[in-house]
Amino acid sequence: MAGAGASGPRHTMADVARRAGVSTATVSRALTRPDQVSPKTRELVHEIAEELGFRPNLIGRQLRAQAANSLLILVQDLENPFYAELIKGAEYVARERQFSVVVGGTDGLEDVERLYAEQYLGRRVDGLILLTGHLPAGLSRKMAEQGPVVLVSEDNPELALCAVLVDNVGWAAQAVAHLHALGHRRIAHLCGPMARIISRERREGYRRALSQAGLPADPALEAPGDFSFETGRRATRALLALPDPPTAIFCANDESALGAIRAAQQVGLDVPRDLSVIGFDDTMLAEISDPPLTTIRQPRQQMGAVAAEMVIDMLENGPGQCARRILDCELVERSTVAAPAAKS
Amino acid sequence: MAGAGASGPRHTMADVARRAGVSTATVSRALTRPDQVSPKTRELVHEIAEELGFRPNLIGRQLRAQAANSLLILVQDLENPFYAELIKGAEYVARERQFSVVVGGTDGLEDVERLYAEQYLGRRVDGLILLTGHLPAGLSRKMAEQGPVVLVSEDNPELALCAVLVDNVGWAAQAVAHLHALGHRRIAHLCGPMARIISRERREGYRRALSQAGLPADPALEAPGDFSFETGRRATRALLALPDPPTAIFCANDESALGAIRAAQQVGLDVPRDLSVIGFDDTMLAEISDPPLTTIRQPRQQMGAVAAEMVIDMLENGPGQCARRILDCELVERSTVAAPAAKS
DNA sequence: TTGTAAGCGTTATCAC
DNA sequence: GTGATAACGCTTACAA
Repeated sequence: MAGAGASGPRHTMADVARRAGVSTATVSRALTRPDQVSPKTRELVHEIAEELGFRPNLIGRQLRAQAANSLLILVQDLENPFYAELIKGAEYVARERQFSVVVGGTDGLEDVERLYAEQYLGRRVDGLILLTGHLPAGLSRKMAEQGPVVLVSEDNPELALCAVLVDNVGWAAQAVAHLHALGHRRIAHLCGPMARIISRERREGYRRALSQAGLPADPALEAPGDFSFETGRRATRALLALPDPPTAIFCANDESALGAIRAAQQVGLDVPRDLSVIGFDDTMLAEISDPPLTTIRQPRQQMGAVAAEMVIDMLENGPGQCARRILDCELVERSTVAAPAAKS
Repeated sequence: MAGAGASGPRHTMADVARRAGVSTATVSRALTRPDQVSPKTRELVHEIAEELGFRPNLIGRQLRAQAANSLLILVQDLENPFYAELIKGAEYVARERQFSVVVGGTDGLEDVERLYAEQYLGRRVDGLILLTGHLPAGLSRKMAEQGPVVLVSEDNPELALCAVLVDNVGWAAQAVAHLHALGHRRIAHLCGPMARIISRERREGYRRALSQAGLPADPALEAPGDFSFETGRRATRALLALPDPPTAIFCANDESALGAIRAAQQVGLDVPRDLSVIGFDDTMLAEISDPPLTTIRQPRQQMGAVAAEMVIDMLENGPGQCARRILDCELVERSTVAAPAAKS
């Protein structure tokens, strides 16, 4: 009967070996290389292991194997729904390849980063997937660059690391070009926090699209932001109070885009009739939005999957040279974008 | 200079010992019990360790110590923002007490649960914090009940485990009583998925409040749901199409409450004038909601913190008997609840 | 097919 | 104050 005896003190291989009257080596083989053991012994060992509720001690195994078969994913903010799906993608691939995944949220705190770096340096995890855009404090650049470490979503040009990215500049430009194609001429950008490279990249895309469209760059239309709803709302309110307000806003992420929509509605404007809004990420918020948000979808699951694949490949085949994979995004048209109202 | 030599092959204590001309025991002591070593030796060892970029191998340490100093938090769905803050609370306490925290999302998949159970049984983590409401497949009840395992948020009366909970029945009843006090008489309940005990508890609270208020129990007012926005929207649309529609809805969580609000707005009803809505959880969605959602706030961070404390206490002082901590919620009044409109 | 023994990296114990 | 040694639990040459 399954589960019998699966309580009480935990047993080691030595216990099983003793009870079965064989050596620990045989127990180990019976459990992990069944074919190398006579059917009779194999059965016996399995039976006793079951009876005792024996589970191999993974620490012992890891020490011996010099590998934890485990990946660490480092995230700034666990609360950000953007990461969850990405983590899922990584976990799925990892599982397929017999790896486990550990998730750590740093909240940008150096001490916490240091703790996680220690896990890596202390070999409790074999590889590192960084969604933070930078190395954790405590991990030297050299150390990272020769090891199984990949950057995801957030690039860092100063680091010679493998990376899984999207073309933020290009897709931001696409978003803006989409607005322009519909006839918008006053297009604002609600920026992300400038400390993050993705924010700078998306702004860069905005500027590039403007210039390609032959539109003037008006600094007043670049509103500072921090990815949050509330800041998005406030910044948009200011934008709409401008003497010559924008007819469309490209927001650096979905959450702040919802803030922009709210600001418009609060001053009696209709989205998309009076103001078009486009976001970035396509998180669950985009569907909850009213009206549903037009946005740029990042292939989050795939990003996680590819990252995990990269790290595990490096682990299995040696570091090799670093690769940079750029994945495709997609413009998801929902209901917050329309042609601008005719001039009144 | 810090970080020097922190690349290249990784070193062990034996390397450091050799270079310093001391034994590994001394290296170990110099690094972890500095006072047991002469200042001179201590300095020397530190210097060489630094120079070599030596980091102690945690696996070796763990094997020796027979402890991983690590907790596993199991979650159904990493995407649910409810968990993030709770995890943060647990991480914070764990860190204070020199523990690390590992987060695992099971998606309700048995195979995945089994993998995580293996991590626990294989002693890669010392304790378990379950936000799933049930034991992971592969972990026997007996095994769990004698070990450092706690249930959080989601109770399971069949298990004699430590638990950190809120009074779902009581606070659901409070929510409904709040509506009743304002004059509502037709109060509906948008249920959560019935497979989850918190859903059943919240429904129970709804029913209890109704009966305490002397209101009839109308099965038509209990709409089935699954915590999602879309289902909440659809169910509410049906509710509003009833011959005698409700004037208020108590929703089993925030996300479905947003769905309810949307449904009302889509048929031209004003929230809260024509329909009052109250949620449960107080996630970030409650603030993003338009109008901002009145809801029951769970002390998520504290729940995580207390859970971590419990597990670590059990680890340090032996299992002891299991405790059940019930934490307080709070009714957060925002803008989706008002007195019902006068009868027309 | 099975057993013996070494070794993974660390730390605690016991001498010195 | 320091060193030798054993031990944590497992796997794998190598030998039988």
